[in-house]
Amino acid sequence: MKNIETHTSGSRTSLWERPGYLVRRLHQIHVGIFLEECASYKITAVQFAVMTVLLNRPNSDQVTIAREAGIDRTNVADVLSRLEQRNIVKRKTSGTDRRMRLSKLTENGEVIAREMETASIRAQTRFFSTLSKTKQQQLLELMTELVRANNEFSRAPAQEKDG
Amino acid sequence: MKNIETHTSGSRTSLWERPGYLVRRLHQIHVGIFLEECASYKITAVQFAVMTVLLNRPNSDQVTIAREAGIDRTNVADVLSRLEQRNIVKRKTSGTDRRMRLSKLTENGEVIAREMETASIRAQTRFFSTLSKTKQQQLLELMTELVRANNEFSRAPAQEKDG
DNA sequence: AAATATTAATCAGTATACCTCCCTTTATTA
DNA sequence: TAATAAAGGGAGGTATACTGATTAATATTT
Repeated sequence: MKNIETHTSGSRTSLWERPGYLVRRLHQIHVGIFLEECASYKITAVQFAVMTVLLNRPNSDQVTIAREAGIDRTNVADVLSRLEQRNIVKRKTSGTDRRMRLSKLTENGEVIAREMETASIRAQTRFFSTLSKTKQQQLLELMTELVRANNEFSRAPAQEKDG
Repeated sequence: MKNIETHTSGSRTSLWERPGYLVRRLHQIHVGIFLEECASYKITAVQFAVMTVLLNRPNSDQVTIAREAGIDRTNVADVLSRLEQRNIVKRKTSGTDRRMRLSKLTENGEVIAREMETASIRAQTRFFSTLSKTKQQQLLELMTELVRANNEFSRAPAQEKDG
């Protein structure tokens, strides 16, 4: 590995030393790999996150889905409506609270979600594969700690409790 | 802290065990903190990344900016045109290669960029502050290693060479 | 019960972030 | 020189992610 510090003329403002920049790049990279592995399904990482939530908790309302998947509540509505158009998700108004719209996977959606698990694991593996097993575990733990500690700083903080 | 594994009924598909999910959440969280710290400037993290590149390398073409900042080249054009509208960036056609549009900060933009460094450092510090110094360093190193190793997998890989 | 507050969802608007297709300009090559 | 390839840029489209406001339904308080 070449020494990375030289890459922007040694400026003290080098982007490479900034956690925020690194996090943004890692996110871009993971999305890219995920889309490659899941190209045949035409499902994005965020859509798959929503589908996974619905696999675990059918008939969730949109606020719950947002919390579980770590997605903004207004975005969840967009994602669900696109998934609904493609016959992957069904939505209905709750009988007990008519404000809520409960979502669940269609049979088609459930098949896709389960099939995609393999592709998803392949993406995660590729993403992490250049690190040693030890470092992979370290990084996973550090990221988890940081996400949990900072959970309140985004609009749709993920749920931590059991359901 | 409660045990995190239980949060989606112990499903093996828990999002919390996926690097991709954690990276997406970290990205959201950092953007949120950055926007809070830099609220008075109305500049986003990506815009600031572009401004930092232009601070280090005035009169860059858009492809170079994209590589340096780790942003897609079509996105760079959008970001620059918004910054241009706000008198933060000037663009001109290159004299030697009329395909290129060279960008540089205006005087106004340069002032803002330098002032924002403090706010930016505050954001990075807050983002990382819940981890011990040792863990901060570990995480930074692991993320750097992972970004460098995966650099080729995204459309706008950041430059590693010196300029 | 009526007024108030809260909650779920939606809508409009802005900004990233990426794609594909197409044009112009430059560089290369037959 | 003419044809071709390569590079920078722009237009148009999709999807994520957020702010702020609004609407409808439920909860709470007076």
